[in-house]
Amino acid sequence: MRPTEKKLAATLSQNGYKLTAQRRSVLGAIVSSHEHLTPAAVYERVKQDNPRVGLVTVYRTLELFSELGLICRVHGEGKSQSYTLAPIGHHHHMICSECGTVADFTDCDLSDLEERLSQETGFEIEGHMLEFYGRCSNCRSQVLSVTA
Amino acid sequence: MRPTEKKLAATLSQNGYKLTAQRRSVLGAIVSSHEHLTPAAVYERVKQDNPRVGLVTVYRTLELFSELGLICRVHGEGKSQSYTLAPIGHHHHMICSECGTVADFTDCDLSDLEERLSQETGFEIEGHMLEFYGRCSNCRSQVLSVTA
DNA sequence: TTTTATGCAAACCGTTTGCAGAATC
DNA sequence: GATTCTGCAAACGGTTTGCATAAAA
Repeated sequence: MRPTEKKLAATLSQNGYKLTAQRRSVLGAIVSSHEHLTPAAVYERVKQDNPRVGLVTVYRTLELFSELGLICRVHGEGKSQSYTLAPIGHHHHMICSECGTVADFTDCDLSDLEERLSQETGFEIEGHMLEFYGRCSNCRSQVLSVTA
Repeated sequence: MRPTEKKLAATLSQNGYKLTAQRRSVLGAIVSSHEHLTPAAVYERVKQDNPRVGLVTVYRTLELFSELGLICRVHGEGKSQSYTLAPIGHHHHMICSECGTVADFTDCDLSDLEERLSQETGFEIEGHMLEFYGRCSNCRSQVLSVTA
């Protein structure tokens, strides 16, 4: 179950935050996209829905949603942060370097590696970050049809 | 074999670049540190060696070294880039969240996972990024001795 | 009606660029 | 002596903050 408007309302009120039109727009922009969006990209989308929102609000809303676990940051290579809808629990991203689509996967199974590294180095491992880069099936077929 | 002054001189001249005092200082700063350093941190260290270098030069040198494969970028969570000495070939980082020490490891063995994901999603996987976060053995023992 | 959220403008921080002088080859 | 490199200052882009107004509870 992915966050919906109802979930948004519930999450906000549970934590003492208010439900505003801007916050609904921002969530809508992210939900309706399968890519990871930079704050600027979210801003562009939100403006089409409601031209009166400011970029600053987008930043503040993204951070709030991120804290509340509704969305999550994607690290990646670029210089600005990106956000995408948060799936449930621990997961990782596979990012298409052409179109930016993000696919999630959850079963990373790094526990063997973690344990071995921990023993070898004495590190107490608290977390990890794993991302794959590549070209999604869509972009791969696009290239073929363009060439043809 | 890690890059030394000799290797630096060779690499630079092979690629048509000149060997300067600043470039030696920057490499020295990175070689003498086991942590990943931000450009600002490199700058601080370099200044102690030679107060006449500018931050701009540090940026340019870091990018150059990175292109030449002498050092490599660490992504991590922070807002600014970090660099550390480049080990040979494909590798990953284990980063201590307390002191910033970076330990390398090479055998990530994600090929099984890559292949499975590739089949499941149609992605053509070109690369990945894997980092572990935790506390290094040094910091773990420090806590004990401080408490004691 | 009290509290939180918004928008604007301006500050901020890390990074990049243009250009004249300095250093290397 | 030609070319590359450096340092300064200034521009730049993304992000954050202060504050008065507007909206939600």
